[in-house]
Amino acid sequence: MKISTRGEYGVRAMFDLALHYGQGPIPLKMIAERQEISEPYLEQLMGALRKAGLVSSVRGAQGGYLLANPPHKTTIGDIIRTLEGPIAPMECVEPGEESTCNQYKLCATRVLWTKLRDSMEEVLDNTTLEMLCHEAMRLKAQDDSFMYHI
Amino acid sequence: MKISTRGEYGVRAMFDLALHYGQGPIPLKMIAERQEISEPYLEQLMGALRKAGLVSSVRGAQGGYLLANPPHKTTIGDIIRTLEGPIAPMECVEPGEESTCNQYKLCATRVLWTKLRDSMEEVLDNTTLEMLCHEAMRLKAQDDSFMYHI
DNA sequence: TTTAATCCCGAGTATTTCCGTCGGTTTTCT
DNA sequence: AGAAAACCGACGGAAATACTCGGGATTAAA
Repeated sequence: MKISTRGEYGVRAMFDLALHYGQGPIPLKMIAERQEISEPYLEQLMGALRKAGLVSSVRGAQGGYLLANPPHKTTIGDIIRTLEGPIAPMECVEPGEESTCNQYKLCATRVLWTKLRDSMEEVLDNTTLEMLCHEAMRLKAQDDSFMYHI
Repeated sequence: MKISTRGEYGVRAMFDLALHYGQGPIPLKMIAERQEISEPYLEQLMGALRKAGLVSSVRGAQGGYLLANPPHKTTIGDIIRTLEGPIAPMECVEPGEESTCNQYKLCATRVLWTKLRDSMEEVLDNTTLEMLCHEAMRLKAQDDSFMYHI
């Protein structure tokens, strides 16, 4: 019931790009260093995110990656689905999987998994990168004020 | 982001026991057959559920397993935690894991994972075996009435 | 009292998924 | 030209998953 490193790193990388939105292309190396992610591994993930249209890239020297859309347009759900596949606690509640289970009409547990899936999607689809940025600023301010009082 | 077969089979087995609650011990073989689960594998899972106090067992001929508590007392969360460990999309939001991440106070994504965890727990801890039984009856009735109209 | 049903337990194995590495190619700025 | 970067596909090791297996202990029933 865990999100894999693909999802985790993907979110962190996208969050990093969001924090630097509007500053031109950010080289992979920078993201990897700041987020402490293996560079060649992150490269794979960025490739997937680019193919999904979530980031765009600039090749050659001084190139790098940037968000394809402003931070409030990309949700965590977009990122997770791209890197981990459908958000679903069980195969039988993935989109377009209605008929695989032979007795899906009578399956009581399926109702449960559907509820669980919906509650997960509710959170992930309603959290944008912009919201994470705001949250980060809030935490930073809190921390600064704490330091001040010492 | 999937529940493993341990959790899935565990829920199905417990649901099976709930449907037969009050009918004395149910042999593993019955549960395995009805739920189409490998018998020796399910045995492992039942052992864990017994140690966790969710089922009790009767040894010897005519023995079997039964719910340790009435169906409305056992939640899906209880079962999943027993068989899969803490309900958490990331290690850093497992109970008692506050200090492992060196900069947890400043982590914006951690707030997100916490929200996700809470929404998952909300569903799983508020669904009981009894509710699944009622759901099953509802689906059955619906199906019967559909048959009747043909 | 024997037999058969059933739970109990721990070790072993096969498969898959995950996580990451590596080498080379192409593009573009300076 | 040279260096900085993105792009690409294949490969490999480690860990988790999903079982299997063999034997032992307990108890009801014949």
